[in-house]
Amino acid sequence: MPDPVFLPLRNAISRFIKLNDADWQLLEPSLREKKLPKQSHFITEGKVEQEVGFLLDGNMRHYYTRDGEEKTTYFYFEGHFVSSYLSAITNTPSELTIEAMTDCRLIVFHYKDLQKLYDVSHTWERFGRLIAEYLAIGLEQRMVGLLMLSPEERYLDLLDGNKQKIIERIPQHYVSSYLGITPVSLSRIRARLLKK
Amino acid sequence: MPDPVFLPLRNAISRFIKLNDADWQLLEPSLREKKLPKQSHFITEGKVEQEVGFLLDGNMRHYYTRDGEEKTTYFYFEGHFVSSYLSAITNTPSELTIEAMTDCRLIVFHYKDLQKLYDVSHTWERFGRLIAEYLAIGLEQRMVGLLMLSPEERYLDLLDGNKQKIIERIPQHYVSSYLGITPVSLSRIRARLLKK
DNA sequence: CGTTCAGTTGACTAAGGTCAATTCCCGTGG
DNA sequence: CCACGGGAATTGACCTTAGTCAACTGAACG
Repeated sequence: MPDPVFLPLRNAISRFIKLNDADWQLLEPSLREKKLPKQSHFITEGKVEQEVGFLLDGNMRHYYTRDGEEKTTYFYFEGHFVSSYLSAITNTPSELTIEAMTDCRLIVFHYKDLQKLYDVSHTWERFGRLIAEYLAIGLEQRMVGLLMLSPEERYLDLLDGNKQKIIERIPQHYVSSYLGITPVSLSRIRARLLKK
Repeated sequence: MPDPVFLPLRNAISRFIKLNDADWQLLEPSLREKKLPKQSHFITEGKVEQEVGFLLDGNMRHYYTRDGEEKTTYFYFEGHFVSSYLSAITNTPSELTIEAMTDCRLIVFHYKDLQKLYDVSHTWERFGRLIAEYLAIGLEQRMVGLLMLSPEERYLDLLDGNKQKIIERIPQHYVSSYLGITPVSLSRIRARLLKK
């Protein structure tokens, strides 16, 4: 008997591949629901054992630590996957920490369980490919933005399109980190733009 | 009868997946050898029909054009794959141009031919996944460098490890573009470092 | 030899980083 | 209801570094 709690995940996966019941039943036994209170860590730096999450509710950020300073480089919103992907696929300790910015509700499974499906199911292998491609597209676009646009232009980029959520729901000092600048600079950029 | 010209490609693919003769024979009919003279384009901005290349000899760069200026963001060396990957997987016109920096010799095939193999072969689908993951890893590391390091630190990063080839073989004004700065700034950074 | 183009250097400008003070916002407790 | 505390955001002063424009040097090539 399928658990309706997991349906949002099934729908999200179905945006990538056609999923029949047999395919789904390969994954479903590995799923669990998980609640994370605000400020707790989903992934902690140094951890090897990797979980993948699907965010039902709330939002999270991930950050790298350097000289004791946290550099937030990504945000997660409901309806999206959350993981220290790089650490999972390379099976090395995570260099980043993923923190719940609000109380969060997720569906989680171990990345190893998905990897096992890669071996036995072409369909799931395809899912793995498409997820990796999707990720690569996002990273490439982000990188091009960092190389070709000024901080001001990058900020303007957040204002429209599908990235508005970041402006609307993320505290400014995290946004500045995402843009690769300090909170002070972002404040000045905003002031500069207002004068026009 | 297998063509020994294609062996280096087979070996390169074998670093990602175990490849038996049957698997290989699925791809081999799609392969061609191609020579590109210095300065010619392997991929041109706007082109949709996508080829993938495997560099046997020579090196290439890819660049985006913005305000009539070329921004070089990646270099390719022998033994590696060359493609406008993003354009190929999204099947949209390439936003970047790939140019031969020296006379080049490649093995090429149409990305569509590989995509067809994804459908019929789990092994090739896995190859597709691993390539995408490999690419994502590289992009993530590059992005983190851009967000967390200064231009000077990024330059120092090129000096050691597996990226030395870039310093040794790429003209400086392309390297500066790769680092996200102007040629003038890179020259100053180098001067600054020499004084220590 | 002269032409060309990459790389360096100088003078100046613009923009982000740093440190510190101040203001604003919000939640909590008196 | 108001006063207070704390963190976020803004603002100011100052410093550092990258961008820009232009002049110069040097090496490669015809």
